[in-house]
Amino acid sequence: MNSVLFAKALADETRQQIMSLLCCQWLCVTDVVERLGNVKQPTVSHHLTILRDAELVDTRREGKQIFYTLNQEAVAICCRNLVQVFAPETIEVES
Amino acid sequence: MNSVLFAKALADETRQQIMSLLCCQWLCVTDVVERLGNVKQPTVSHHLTILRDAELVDTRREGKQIFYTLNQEAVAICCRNLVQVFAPETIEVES
DNA sequence: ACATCAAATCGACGAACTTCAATATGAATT
DNA sequence: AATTCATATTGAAGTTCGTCGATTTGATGT
Repeated sequence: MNSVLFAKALADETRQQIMSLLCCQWLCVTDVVERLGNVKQPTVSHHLTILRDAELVDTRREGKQIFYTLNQEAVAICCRNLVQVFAPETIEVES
Repeated sequence: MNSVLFAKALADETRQQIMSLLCCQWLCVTDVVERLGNVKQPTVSHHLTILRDAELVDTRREGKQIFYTLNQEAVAICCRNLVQVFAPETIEVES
């Protein structure tokens, strides 16, 4: 995945809070709105769209609700990529 | 380091190009301007300030010139932190 | 002191981003 | 089909960001 797109997705406090909430659990939009407390539904929806476009969240529909969860594997891959590009000398060789 | 600040520092194409240039070598501002080709000196200076505030570059003065290089260790630490926070389940345990 | 060169700062402009009220869409229930 | 509930979209306001011309700062050499 594009490193700039990944960084932009992470480049907002609220979005990182949402990512924390969605790490290791599925929540619907309303749940996220409730837990953040100070952010309105359209704003949360907007942030989720950005995370979705960056392919950092998985979604699942259940009735009227749509559940989101963080795609940890995608995050890990992007971070590994950043290290390879911007911190190659910190990688230790094996064998 | 603050994860949002780190992400913001990476959230720009030009800045990532500069980071690539400064990876594994020291360059002065003029060098960076020349190699980018399409970005003016004040802009490069501005980007370097942002990278410096995020503590992602080291600097060294030599006469009138100031040399910059990427702090790979800092990048690696930030990436490791991101994985711990947003991709904990991808970390394999080692007794 | 003065000239020169490298880098930083200032001020301005347009583009992109965050936020939200209002509204629309779409699924489930009656 | 009308209502209800969850989510998405729209449009607008305010803010931040990227860029650059002009200027300043600061170090070196004459």
